[in-house]
Amino acid sequence: MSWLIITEKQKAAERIANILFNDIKRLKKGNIVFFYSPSSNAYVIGLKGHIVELDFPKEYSNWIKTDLNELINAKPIRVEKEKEIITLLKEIAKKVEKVTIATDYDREGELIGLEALEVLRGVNRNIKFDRARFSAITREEILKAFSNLEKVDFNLAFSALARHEIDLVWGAVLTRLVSLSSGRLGKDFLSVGRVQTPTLRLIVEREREIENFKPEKYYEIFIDLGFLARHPSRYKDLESAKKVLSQIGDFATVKEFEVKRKIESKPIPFNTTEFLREASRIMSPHRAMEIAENLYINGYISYPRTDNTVYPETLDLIGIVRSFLNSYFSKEAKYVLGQKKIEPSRGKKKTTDHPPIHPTAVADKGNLTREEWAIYELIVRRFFATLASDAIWEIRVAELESNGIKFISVGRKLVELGWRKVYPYSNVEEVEIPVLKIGDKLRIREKKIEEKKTKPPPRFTPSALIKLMERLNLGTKSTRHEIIKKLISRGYIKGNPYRATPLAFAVIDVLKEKVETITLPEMTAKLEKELDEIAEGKKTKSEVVLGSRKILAEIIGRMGNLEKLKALKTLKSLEPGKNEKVIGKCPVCGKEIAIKRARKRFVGCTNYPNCRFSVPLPQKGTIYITSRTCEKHGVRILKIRGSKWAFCPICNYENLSGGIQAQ
DNA sequence: GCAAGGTC
Repeated sequence: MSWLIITEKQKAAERIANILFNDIKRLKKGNIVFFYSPSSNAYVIGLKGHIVELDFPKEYSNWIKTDLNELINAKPIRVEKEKEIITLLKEIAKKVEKVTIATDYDREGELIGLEALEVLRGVNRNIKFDRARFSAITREEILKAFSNLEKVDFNLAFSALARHEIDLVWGAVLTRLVSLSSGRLGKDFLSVGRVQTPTLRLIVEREREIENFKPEKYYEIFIDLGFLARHPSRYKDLESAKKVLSQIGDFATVKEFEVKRKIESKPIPFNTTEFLREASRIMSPHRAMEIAENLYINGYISYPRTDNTVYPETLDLIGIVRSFLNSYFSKEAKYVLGQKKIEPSRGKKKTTDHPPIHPTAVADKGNLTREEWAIYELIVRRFFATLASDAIWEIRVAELESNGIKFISVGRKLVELGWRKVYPYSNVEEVEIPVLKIGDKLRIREKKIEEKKTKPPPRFTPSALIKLMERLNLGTKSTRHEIIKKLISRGYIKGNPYRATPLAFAVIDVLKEKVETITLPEMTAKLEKELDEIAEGKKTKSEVVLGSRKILAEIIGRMGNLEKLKALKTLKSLEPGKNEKVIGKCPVCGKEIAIKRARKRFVGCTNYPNCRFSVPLPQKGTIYITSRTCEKHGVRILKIRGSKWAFCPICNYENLSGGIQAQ
């Protein structure tokens, strides 16, 4: 019997073809590579995820002319997205009697399969179809799935379709409403969505907390004994601190002294979230994901979209380490292999879709771009780190007293580097204090009061935001970084850590007042519940979608106009331009400064022309921004590709104008 | 030009 197998992605098609058949031929049509077994007369075709896309019909495409109430009830159509694949499917459909859907075993996977099936059935009404369900592409799992073929789960696919429709209708209607109200059309439009808007609200509310934060002064008392010791209380007024200070004598006596060992566990294997968190030390999550994709396609790393933080037993961890023995990482590989015992770390999440992200081939530094190498190196080093031993710190805790006033001092020293030997991405901050004996009397060299301030909560770093989105179930591992990028390109957030702009404040405030539901993660939670009901057959897709449309129609009906957004039309944006990269704060006005280009390349203030701060940059060579910051100016250190020279552009300018040649 | 979700 002639047979077709459909998978969700190219890589899966290749692997499944090779597991099921032993006479696989690669065929090519246009840019599409697919597989054929002559002996079994079977084709295996990999899709590229969804091959069709939901959209509104053309008659609704004019934002100004379309009545939003009509748009709410408009029926979305499916638009062909992957035309080459669709053409190929139509051609093969005529040749085969049966198709097996072997897409990923999840909600979207079921719909992706159904999309392909509908294309096939459009050409060949009589085609038979079934479904292979597996949760890992291993020989065992695949053979098991193909000997127990099941039915396509239409309800599950419909639940995914409901999600698509609801997201489109709510997103499009509210996006247009907000954009029309503010008069921001064309490339300046403002967007709203089930995932992006709650995410933005989090950033806006954090920004507001920071704005409203009133720092409070407090005072702490320290004594210098050759090392520092701190009095455990904080004082709100200087007078009481001074009073305590005056009671301190000339000596302090050791009352307690303890030496402890503290284990700092090796890191867990990389899933997408963990990977993006760590990579965001080096570059934006979106860029990191793009590069990981690329490394994956070129065979250097495993599939970068995974939730799994536990290596499967079938993965030859030691073999992979060995492959690095004669590489750039030979020292690290030798270290890992030289340990008495090698035991991989494991995270909490164990899934079987894909293994944690790990290297799959040894790369040559010369074959990769600088950014690709940085990501590859991170993944290789992380992989080694998960197989290394724990790091061990020695902690010394001293409790002291002088005239009845208590002091405490804590020292920490890294005694065993362990995984830190191969994974040097975080700083080691050691504090040295001597070994003491109870009863020791130490001379107090200095006593002092330090004025401190309470700090506002921090802005979200890329890593913190991704982590929070994950916790709130906003977006998926594959989309979170794209959602953040969207918020940046809409002008809603900027900088690193992320800061909400006035645009974001205005939009979130209006939405909170008029359609609070779209600003809350609960909308996703509620939707998920309804989707489950569709999948279980308790509700129909049209019932759920209709209900959702009704709610939206009610909201739109009582929303009135969004007058407040009118002011946004002329809101001058202080956002850096598309190709400008922010590197820190302006020493003159406090706004952001960025690498800019006019006739020449330079660093200038994003508040130009209100602020005219600028310093020159070298004109030759690719400049890149390191993760380090200049201590004096708080500006990121820059480097020129191919040169070891690292510099703060402001320091460099000061040196140049002071007559000192940099280089 | 709209959303979010797959994948390249």
